[in-house]
Amino acid sequence: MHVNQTAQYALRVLMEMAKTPSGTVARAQDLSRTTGVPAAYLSKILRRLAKDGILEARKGHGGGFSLTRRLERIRLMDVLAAVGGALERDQCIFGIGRCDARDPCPLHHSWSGLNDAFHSWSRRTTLRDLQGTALRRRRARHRALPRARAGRGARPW
Amino acid sequence: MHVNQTAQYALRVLMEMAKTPSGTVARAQDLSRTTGVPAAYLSKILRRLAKDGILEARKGHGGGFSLTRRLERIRLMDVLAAVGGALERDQCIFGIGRCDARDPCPLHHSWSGLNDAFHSWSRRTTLRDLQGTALRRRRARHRALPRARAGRGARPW
DNA sequence: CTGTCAATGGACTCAATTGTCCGCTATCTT
DNA sequence: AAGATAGCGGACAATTGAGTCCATTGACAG
Repeated sequence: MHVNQTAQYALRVLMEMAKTPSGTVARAQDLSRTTGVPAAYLSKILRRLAKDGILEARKGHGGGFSLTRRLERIRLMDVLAAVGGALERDQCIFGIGRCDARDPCPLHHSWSGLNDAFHSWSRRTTLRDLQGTALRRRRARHRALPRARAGRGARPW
Repeated sequence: MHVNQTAQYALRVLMEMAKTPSGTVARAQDLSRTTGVPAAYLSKILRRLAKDGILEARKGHGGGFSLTRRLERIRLMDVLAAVGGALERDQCIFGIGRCDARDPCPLHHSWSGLNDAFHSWSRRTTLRDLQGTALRRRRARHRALPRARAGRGARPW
């Protein structure tokens, strides 16, 4: 079970952009340095995100990419859809074409449970939720605490 | 979120073999027809399953493949491991190397929850469980709509 | 207007996965 | 023993995702 590399890159970059104030313009080259995503490839990913309206692109001097909306309005699902990552919903794990609740393959029910969990999670979780977890975690580590619960916010399902 | 093609093929074929009495020997060529998996490639997959002790292979006239143990003793996890499919556990969804419970990426907790769910599911579920679902479903459909199915019972993959 | 900067998009390379081909070997039948 | 059958395994082809390269386009500064 895995999510493709491109989607991982996209999420990493967006979380990087989320660190700066809303509307901040960042160059692809800089984002490449801070995230470690190969520059030329990152450029492509950013364009796809721009095409889907998640980012705004500005050419020329002083140009770059910026988020078009607030973090709580960008769902993981939107990101995955933009980069074509991991959202083939009706695809059953057997790879059978006609497989739904009425004509299920043997794995259908077991698998679709997991699949539904993933989808509703990606639909419910926004970049803001992720930012929240990251911040809480960082602070917790600073206080040198034992483990704290991940908290309400971004629950897997 | 997806599982690779080879693993899908392996599961389809094993479920096909599960339809016949224990110990029945099936030829790769026939399994290819009934499952729709390309013959030459299926042959490779079957060999990998044999190498991992899930199938027994017999050469020559009257030869073929048969299941080595009862369905309830073959876990999905075993199958996935045999074909190298989808079991990279510690990989975080951001693709970041240093990412564990102590230094988690923003998605770590959400994702590892899903990942754990997948693993325990694949460890818990056996071919027998899948067969159970398939049978229940088939009987239910028969009772509901007693119309004959096309292609003498074979599922049109 | 011109030079510079940064995104754009197409063509290309690279690697892994998927899939094919074919000679070889083991086994069964006659 | 001979022939047919079916798995074995290595070499190879095709496809796809990942990643690079470069000429072009649009925007800003002087």
